[in-house]
Amino acid sequence: MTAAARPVRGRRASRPTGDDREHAILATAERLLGERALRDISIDDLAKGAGISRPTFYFYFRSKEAVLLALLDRVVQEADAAATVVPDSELVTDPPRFWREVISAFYRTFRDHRPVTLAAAEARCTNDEVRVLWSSVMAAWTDRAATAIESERARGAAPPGLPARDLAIALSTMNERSMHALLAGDEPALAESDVVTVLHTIWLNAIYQTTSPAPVV
Amino acid sequence: MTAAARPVRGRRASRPTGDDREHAILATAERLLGERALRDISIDDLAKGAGISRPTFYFYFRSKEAVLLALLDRVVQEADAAATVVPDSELVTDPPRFWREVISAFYRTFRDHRPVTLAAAEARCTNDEVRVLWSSVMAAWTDRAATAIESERARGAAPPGLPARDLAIALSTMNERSMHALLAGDEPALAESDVVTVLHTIWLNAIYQTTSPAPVV
DNA sequence: GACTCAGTCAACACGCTGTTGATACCGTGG
DNA sequence: CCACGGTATCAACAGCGTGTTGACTGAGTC
Repeated sequence: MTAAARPVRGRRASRPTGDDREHAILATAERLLGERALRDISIDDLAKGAGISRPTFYFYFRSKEAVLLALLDRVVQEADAAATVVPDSELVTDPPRFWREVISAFYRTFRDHRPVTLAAAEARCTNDEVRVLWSSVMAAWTDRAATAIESERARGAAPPGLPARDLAIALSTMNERSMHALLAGDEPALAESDVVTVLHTIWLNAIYQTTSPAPVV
Repeated sequence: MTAAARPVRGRRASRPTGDDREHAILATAERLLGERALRDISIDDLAKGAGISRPTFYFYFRSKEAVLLALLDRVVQEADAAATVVPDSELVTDPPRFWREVISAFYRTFRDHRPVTLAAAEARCTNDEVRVLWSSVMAAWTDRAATAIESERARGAAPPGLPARDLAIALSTMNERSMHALLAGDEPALAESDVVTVLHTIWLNAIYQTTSPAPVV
């Protein structure tokens, strides 16, 4: 299908541009990840799917993990955005709601991008860049939680106890693994309908030693 | 479950017995896993290390993952044994101690076999048998915890709340991931010196809504 | 019209996996 | 003591996936 006559001075060439190709590779990767794991997708599969040859793939990406990294980056930004939508101010007006909404935001984002999330979790084992990116997500989330716990203690809503940071780390890793187990269909795992509630309740007990902490008075 | 009916060889066999070879392969695998990941160990490495050729390796194991499975099996049994040493009766005489000791037993076992543990965690992504074995460890641990929580509720030591099983699942996954993150050197992770204390405290708060539940009266 | 340069790919080199078929070893029963 | 059958062994082969090389194309530039 040769492209119809295009303005000679237009930026479109008779063959697809580099951007088109890059997008085609990303789209192919996302589609194939819905069917099978990254390790079962060859670079040739990605190249063929994007209508190019294998060597040409290397012109656009260093490896298939680099493709995943690009996909993951988008998801991570979405998760970040979703979590940031919940205002810190809600922590004082309705603490349980604050925690529930942040936990829920993360869960929804990763659930909505299940293939990429699962592929990333697996690639984290083998790829440094994926590990670092994931690490930064966890660090950001942990930092925010630690800060929030400290401010709750400062205003007297939460009792003193374990270092806030330790609490935040342990609870964050709980969320990470619980959500992953559910998405991956591991056994044993929480039910889709309960994850957020269960995790939320454990967070409240860990932070406040009660499931109904008081808002600011 | 291995070689039950292997003929007893004469003391002066001219070449090593099959058992010797099998052990040599396992020992080589354990040694190499201390240096690098399973994916960076070729079957030839294992064969060479055991003083045999690659095809001969296949006479003993179906794949390198099968070797890991054998190693993991030993660790899993050790963890099981370590956890079972803590008597259920301790749950009524000294609840915090019961939970701490069980959590600690798991941690110590897997820490003491770090290379195998980390390799198993990675292989779980790609290998069904490893996944199933690991799954069974988590299931056993979760079941025991769920039962214990229910009995604490029955005797009035723990308040009602989330389904005991959901609580057990979430807390177990927290332990799994927290311990793994520490062993793998992930960021962020708890410090070696604090893991058990932090996890223990969160368990107590989640189960009892206090860190000092009463023993039986 | 010569020159660039992004873009493209056939063909190669390499490393790892898993299999085949031939062979050596050794205990056992005739 | 010999030949038979299971155990054990490996050279050689077949196949797949990766990453690289070097040559080619065609659109824009001077």
